[in-house]
Amino acid sequence: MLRDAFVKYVKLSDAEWLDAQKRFTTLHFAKEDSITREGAVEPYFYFILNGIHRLYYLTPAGDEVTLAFSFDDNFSGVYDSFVTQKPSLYYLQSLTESEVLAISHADMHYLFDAYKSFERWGRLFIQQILFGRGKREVELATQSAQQRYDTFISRMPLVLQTIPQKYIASYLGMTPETFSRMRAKR
Amino acid sequence: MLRDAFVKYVKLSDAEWLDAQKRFTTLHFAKEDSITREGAVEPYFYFILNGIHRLYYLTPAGDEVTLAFSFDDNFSGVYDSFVTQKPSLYYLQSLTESEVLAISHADMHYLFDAYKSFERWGRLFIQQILFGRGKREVELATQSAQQRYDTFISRMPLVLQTIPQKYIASYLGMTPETFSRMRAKR
DNA sequence: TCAATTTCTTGATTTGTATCAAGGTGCACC
DNA sequence: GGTGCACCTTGATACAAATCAAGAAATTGA
Repeated sequence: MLRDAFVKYVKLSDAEWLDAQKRFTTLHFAKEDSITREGAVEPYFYFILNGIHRLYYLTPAGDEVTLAFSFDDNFSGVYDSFVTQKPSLYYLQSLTESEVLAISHADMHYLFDAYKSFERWGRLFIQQILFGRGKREVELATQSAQQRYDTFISRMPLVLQTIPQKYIASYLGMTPETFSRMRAKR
Repeated sequence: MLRDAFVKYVKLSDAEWLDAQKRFTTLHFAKEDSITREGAVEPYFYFILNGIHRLYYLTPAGDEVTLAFSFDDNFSGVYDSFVTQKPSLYYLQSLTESEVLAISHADMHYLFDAYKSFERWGRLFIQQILFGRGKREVELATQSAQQRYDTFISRMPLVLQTIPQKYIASYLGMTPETFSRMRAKR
């Protein structure tokens, strides 16, 4: 639930919550829909009601590299482009059908300007993203392909059924072939 | 200059600046000094007046992996541990002699609580860290050792004289031997 | 329901970088 | 002002994972 996602980091008065709530609109994406394309400016920040999103970029050679997946009850979006309002370096895609709550850049900034609690929420939210990325960076740098596979599977075993393996492979920094081999072992 | 580092992201009134300024104390570190050790709680956040800091962690195998260098007129510190006040997963070291301005966790939080501008500064500052880390992640994932070496050298050529190569090597995700070979080519 | 694509698997080969091993260089400290 | 130790270089070898190449399985869509 959206309110919980805010309250996780800050207290909100009912007035604050109401003012925020009314600025979100429900959007719907079909399976495989591209939400944000490279070069586009991200107009919204999203909260996923249900569905799975994938954030990725293209290498100069044209290969896709997956940076993150987002699931139900979490935020999603091309954060860089959303906050800077500059063309995105990344793609955002709805892997499954998904329903989201979307807030525009102007409205988000209104909340930041109007309420200290949202400004703080913004700081703590992005902090958490940074910590998560840091953890992933360490794992990519220090673990073997097999270890990365094992860690991922033990952490989110159910995901294997929902997300095509090639995407998970690129998220784990390996080719689909290697992923398949790690999978075969045990 | 410290004030500029804040003003880069937010406007500060003279009163705000004075209240902030008096909460920083000058500290001095010798060459090779360990500032924060793994397992310690980071008490301060630092602004480097002069000198170079290195942030790193140890792999299970005992190898050091450098995450970042910080230079004059930039902030430094084990951000994770500083904001969470939990034991650090990282080490912070003063590579050269260095002089810093340090602010305690309590004082930093006082500024966040007391002034909206500092709260916003915190959000924008950490945002910038995140963008930088993202860029590095992409480069580590998509470029060869030679490319990473070339990019680094073209970006900060003077650093080669100041920082031992083994640290740069680990920052670039390669062994000292590989670094030396990349260096030899051209 | 079947044909067409796409995804996944498995095998053979290549490749970039790590590892192991010595020797060279230079700086710090007695 | 040498000598010892850490750092850097260079070479030989090893290895993990990428690439190349088919075939099998699954998904899509007409």
